[in-house]
Amino acid sequence: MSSIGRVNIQRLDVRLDEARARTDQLRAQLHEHNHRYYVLDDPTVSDAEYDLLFRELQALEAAHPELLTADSPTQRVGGAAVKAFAEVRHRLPMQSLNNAFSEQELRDFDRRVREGLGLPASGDLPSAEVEYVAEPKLDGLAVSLIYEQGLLVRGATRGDGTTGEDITENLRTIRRIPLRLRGEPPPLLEVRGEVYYPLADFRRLNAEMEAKGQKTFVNPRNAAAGALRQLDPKITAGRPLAFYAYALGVSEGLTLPRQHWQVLQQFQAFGLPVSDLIERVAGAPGCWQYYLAMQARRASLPFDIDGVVYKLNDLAGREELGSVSRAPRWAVAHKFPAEEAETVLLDVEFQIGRTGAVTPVARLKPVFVGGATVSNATLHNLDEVARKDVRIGDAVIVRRAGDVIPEVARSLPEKRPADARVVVLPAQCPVCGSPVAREEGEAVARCTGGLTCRAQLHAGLLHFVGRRAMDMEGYGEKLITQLIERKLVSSPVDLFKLDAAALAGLERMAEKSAQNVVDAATKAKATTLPRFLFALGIRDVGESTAEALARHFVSLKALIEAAQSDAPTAEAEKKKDRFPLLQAVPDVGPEVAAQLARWFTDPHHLDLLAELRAVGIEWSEQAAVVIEGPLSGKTFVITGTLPESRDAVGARIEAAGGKLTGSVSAKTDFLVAGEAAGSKLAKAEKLGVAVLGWDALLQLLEQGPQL
DNA sequence: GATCCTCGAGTTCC
DNA sequence: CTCGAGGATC
Repeated sequence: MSSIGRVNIQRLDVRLDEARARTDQLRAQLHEHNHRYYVLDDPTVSDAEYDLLFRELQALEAAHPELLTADSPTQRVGGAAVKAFAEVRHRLPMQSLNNAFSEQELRDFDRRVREGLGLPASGDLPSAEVEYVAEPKLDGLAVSLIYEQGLLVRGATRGDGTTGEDITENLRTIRRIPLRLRGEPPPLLEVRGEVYYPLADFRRLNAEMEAKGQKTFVNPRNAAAGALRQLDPKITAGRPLAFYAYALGVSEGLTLPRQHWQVLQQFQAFGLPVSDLIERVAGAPGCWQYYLAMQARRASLPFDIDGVVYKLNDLAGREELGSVSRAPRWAVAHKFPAEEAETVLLDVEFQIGRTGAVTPVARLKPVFVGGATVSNATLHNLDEVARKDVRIGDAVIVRRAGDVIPEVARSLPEKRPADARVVVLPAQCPVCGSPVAREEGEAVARCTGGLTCRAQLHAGLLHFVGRRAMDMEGYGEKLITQLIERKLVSSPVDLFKLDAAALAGLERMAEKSAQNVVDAATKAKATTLPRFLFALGIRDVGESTAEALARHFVSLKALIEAAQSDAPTAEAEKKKDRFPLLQAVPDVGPEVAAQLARWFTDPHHLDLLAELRAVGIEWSEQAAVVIEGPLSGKTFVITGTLPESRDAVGARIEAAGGKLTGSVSAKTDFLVAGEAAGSKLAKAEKLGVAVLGWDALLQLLEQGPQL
């Protein structure tokens, strides 16, 4: 060993091209050994032999820095630390999966797939089952790897599915992720997969941290997340993270196989690790068998899994099925039952939300379940409490729904102590003392105090300053509590009247932060109509309804006029015929219209609007003014199932200047009809309204109507 | 009237 | 993430 070491040192002064030849050779060898070791799990050299080759390459690269390449096996030790991760926009969104929790839900999934593909119902012939690829669902972090000309150029977290963080340097330290693909990779290949922390390594890590007196990680997933989020890749390099590839993202120049299974085989040919637990199965019965088998093997696997995933194998079929609201219709995650734990319900308290909703919250004896210690859990509403027959003092079973939000699953009445108390809805609001009312047929009870109730004001203000509403940075829960307590704020308007002097003196509020908060309020005055409408917190008006209202009415004035002139006239009129102006807005029905009419006829609210405008809140009503485009002046109605969501199609039409309405009339210019169009299509045909299919619409969007 | 889908509102822990 | 409820469709 030492003799070889000496030889290497002496070689440092050889001619450059000789060094180049040797580094190339070493890299090829090391890549091959890495692949055998980390991906195939079948090494042909000892660790010591590997080490020698590795150090020789390091020495050569140190002597000839010009020979250093980004894909060199020595470049996994971690590059320079960064201050923050850059944002990365995924070219193809990283969708989430719908969940199934039972055999029935699994069969429902299979049935929907069959319907979507136009296949007869399952059960007639065993050979007619749909083929799925079943794989274990690793409990790690989804990442996207971009390979250009076979070189790893970028790696990113999933983030919210649209935008993730650039963690290339950290991912480069993971041995199982090839820096260079083998074989003949295409010019562009995006590989998606899961980064996870192997269980044995995780236990070792926690033992070490405990020995050092440091805080341990609650579960491998958190450990993996912690390692990936290190700003200094050298720390990540010290953690033995692993990786499995499971899906193809964008690609260019790749001959697309017909089946997902073939994609996985191709991955392996490229040197990417693919789990050998992945199987092809037939129909719902095959999926179920796989689920049971994985459940049985779960405890002996070297990594954590929280369920299995089934994906339609046929890629053309996937195209046909498409996606519904961020999740593909051709795949489903079949989760293992959530971990449960027993504890004691110590008390039930009632929280007041921004609409006055009185929500019972369970105070629990802290218990460790699903990777976290739970001491609070929502009980949703009193119906729920009654249904589960939960009483204060009861032994209860707690679980983390979807492994996040804790919930009380059920009580254990057989262990009920004699002094257990039934949960009673308070007659008065625990915060302001106003009467609590529960409307006929409604599940929620509400505090009637309105904005005089501190709790409602607090929640309402938090909503108002929220990121999706007025987006006022620095206004957190603590600050708002103080502002209310000191009577500095009793309405959203007051937020814009605060000055630094008034704020100074609050807890954790020195000159600098006081000024920041005031600046944030000033900055927030320039907003948009949809944000403003959403911020007002009108019942049943969320982000999307606010958007629709702004689109339809363009100006606040027009909305107010519609809401006021729409006030109900004849009591006897059927509810659904009221508010015609408001109901002309898509997604606004009788209920939402009634809420709007009520809100905009209340003099207090009109005063509030005037004050907010007086204080300088403004938005451009121009952007929403009729867009001149190929479809200007044309009215559209959308019906049936289209390749894109209704909203997305509507947005396209409006972007081209078209107008959307909810129902077909003689004034409608075009009906866009997708699959399974119903009454609207019939009416359009009767009235002689032009009907567009998807392709015809796309053509129209491009060229405008031919006159 | 039943059913699917989407939206709104409330919530936990780190 | 969950539930409840509103809206659209069959």
